[in-house]
Amino acid sequence: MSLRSALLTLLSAGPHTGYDLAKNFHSSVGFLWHAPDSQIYPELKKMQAEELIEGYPVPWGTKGATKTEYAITKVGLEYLNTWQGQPVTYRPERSEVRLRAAYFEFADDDDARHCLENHLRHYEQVVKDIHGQIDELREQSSDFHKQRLARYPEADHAKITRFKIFAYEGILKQAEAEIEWAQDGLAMLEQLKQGASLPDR
Amino acid sequence: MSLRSALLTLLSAGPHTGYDLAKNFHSSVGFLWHAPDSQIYPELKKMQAEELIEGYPVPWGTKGATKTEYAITKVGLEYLNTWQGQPVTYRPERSEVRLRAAYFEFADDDDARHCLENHLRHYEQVVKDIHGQIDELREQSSDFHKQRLARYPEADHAKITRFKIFAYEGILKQAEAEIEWAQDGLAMLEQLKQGASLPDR
DNA sequence: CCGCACATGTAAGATGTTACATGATTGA
DNA sequence: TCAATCATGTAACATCTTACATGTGCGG
Repeated sequence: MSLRSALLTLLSAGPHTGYDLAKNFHSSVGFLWHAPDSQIYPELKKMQAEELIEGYPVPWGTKGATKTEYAITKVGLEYLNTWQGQPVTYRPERSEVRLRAAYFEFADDDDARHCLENHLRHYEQVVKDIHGQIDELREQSSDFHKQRLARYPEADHAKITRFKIFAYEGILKQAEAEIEWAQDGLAMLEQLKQGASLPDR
Repeated sequence: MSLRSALLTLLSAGPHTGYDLAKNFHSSVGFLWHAPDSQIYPELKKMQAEELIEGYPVPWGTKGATKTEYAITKVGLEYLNTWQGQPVTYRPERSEVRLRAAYFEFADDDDARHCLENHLRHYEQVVKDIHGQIDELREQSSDFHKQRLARYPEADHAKITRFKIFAYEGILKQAEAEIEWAQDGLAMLEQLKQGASLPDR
């Protein structure tokens, strides 16, 4: 049900269309909880049926066209609070890259190396992306975030921003750990290629 | 298709029953790629149909009962090699705990703290479990691993063991990053409780 | 008037979770 | 003989992925 919570957290900043929300899943929240467009629209309908949000048509363009905007309800806000009180469910590990690394004896030398080089590149990109997100928060250049802060007294702004940065810092730490791991692995492969009979550690 | 690969890596150590394999998903490989029993048996059937493995009955107990043992085929071994050559698909982030942390403003003080304390405990347990796994490999106390090594010349043993330890070290680094993050978070919450108007960082 | 952003989905299939179900064997 | 382990699943559901599908509005 995290998709639901993610949508509600976005809507707690103010009313938005499904499209607005979907866009955010390509950046901001998307770095914490990803969801494709195809999941978002149906979920919004379900949430509306359960009165966590309400949808209403707003004019779009010059002709009589409309789009649907959704706003969080009181029930929705309560949902968020309840959600925060429930224990997190830790899903068991499922790491393709780790599984591969454990069985590199089935990989050609180049494949193993490419795997780790790619891993490195991937997480270097993550680091960049997350730094970008953190900068956006610090510089208040995110419309969503500005909108959110506007709903709270000034005294709370630092705290609310801090939470988001804290979450991103978690991803950052993860990514940095992955980068270190990949580098260690590349060193290990290099050592093995020298034919050295290396110790376990 | 990682479930498939995980099963094949296990069977590459020698023939086993579905039960043997399922047990291993509760420990060893289970720390890299988890799968519940209910996924394993059907997948084995599919893999047999595709001739990646072969199943044959072996006697079980004193009466005429039998169990099915599966052995990896040449096709299965090729599959593992091909798998290692393919690019890893990086699934987009989906972290419930991170999503929560980002929106701690909806949590009661205690709920936020409990969330992070629980996070800390969870990953401390992971660290213990993984150390246990690494010790098992170092001390050669894992039957599966002994069986695996027996299929390779002595000269390769260190390397094969090294890969597995390397994979576990990755999980270890992740877990340690999570522990740091949770500790930072608890400190942050403590600071906020003091009512200090803290800086972003 | 053309292309990109805006807007809203459906549908099929793969994968994963949870709960249930059943019987044989072995060791205490 | 009783409980734990061995052995093998099914069924229902939730979730996620991938691909497809369609039309409007707006700026250059």
